[in-house]
Amino acid sequence: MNSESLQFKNYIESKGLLFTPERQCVAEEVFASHNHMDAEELLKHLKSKGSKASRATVYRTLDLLVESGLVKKIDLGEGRLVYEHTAGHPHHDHLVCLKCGSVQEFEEPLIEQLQEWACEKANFKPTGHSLNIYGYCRGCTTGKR
Amino acid sequence: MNSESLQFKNYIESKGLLFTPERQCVAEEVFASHNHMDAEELLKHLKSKGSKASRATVYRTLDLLVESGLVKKIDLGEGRLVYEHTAGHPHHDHLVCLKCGSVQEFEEPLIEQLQEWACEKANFKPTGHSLNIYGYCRGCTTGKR
DNA sequence: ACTAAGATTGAGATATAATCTCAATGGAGA
DNA sequence: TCTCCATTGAGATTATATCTCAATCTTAGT
Repeated sequence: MNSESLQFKNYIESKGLLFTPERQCVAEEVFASHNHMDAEELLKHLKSKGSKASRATVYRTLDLLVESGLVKKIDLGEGRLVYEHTAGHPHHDHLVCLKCGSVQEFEEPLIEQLQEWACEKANFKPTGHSLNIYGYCRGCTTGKR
Repeated sequence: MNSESLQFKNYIESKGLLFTPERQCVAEEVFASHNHMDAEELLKHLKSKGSKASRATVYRTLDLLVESGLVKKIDLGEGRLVYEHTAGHPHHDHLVCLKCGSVQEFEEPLIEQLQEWACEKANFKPTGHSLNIYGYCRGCTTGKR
């Protein structure tokens, strides 16, 4: 079991819940993937690997993973909700290609700072944000893709 | 008929389409509202006012309004898709209250500039973006609401 | 005014994503 | 072992949005 799964196990057990095979299976699949993945895709992967985890369990486990802080739920807009693991990932936002659907990440600490200021000015207490830029990725503009 | 409806009429007719009573009705309802409104809410309003515009027509007309540039479709995340008219509205982003659901607008031109730079660095050709900050509005933090 | 071509409409079917229900299962502690 | 309660899967349900298609309008041409 990898380090992230172990952390998840600890989280689960610290809440007095059970680290079941189904939960482990879902968690490991999430941690193993290095792409943004949506819940239905994840379910399909698991099914094709012979796991019997049901849709309900997949969604429930994803909620637990998000709760634990090990996984982040990202709203890419256009109905795309994906998950990414947080380990070793500093905060970033997303560039979403409207042609090929690919998602790149980018960091811009100053944007975060400006957001803070905007919130102060508006007397708004921020807890999180979502910034997506839509357009065309390199491959889709150079015609090489 | 107000100026925005007139502009919409012009847009519709410039495309060789018909400015039907249904389309007028939907457009005027959108232009009359000063809040962000979602499609189902709009449909309900129209029904309660005796309009017979169907769901299909409401959605279709909203698409036309967005196409025309007079209305913008905003993805507030969490499955909330709302529409706002653009007339006299400079570009802005949104502060979404997680408690009362209210939506405030804010402007921060520098953020836009930084986004441009981030795109350049990534060889990404932006066409639009969506920035929502989630948290608690003034009323919901001071306990006055 | 008549007609043909094509735009528009509403009702309801369909699609999609996610959540909920509930009976059956199974682990943990007394 | 027994009891309690967490967990599960199958399928029902909800919510939102889009699609289908026959009926109805509009308009242009005659």
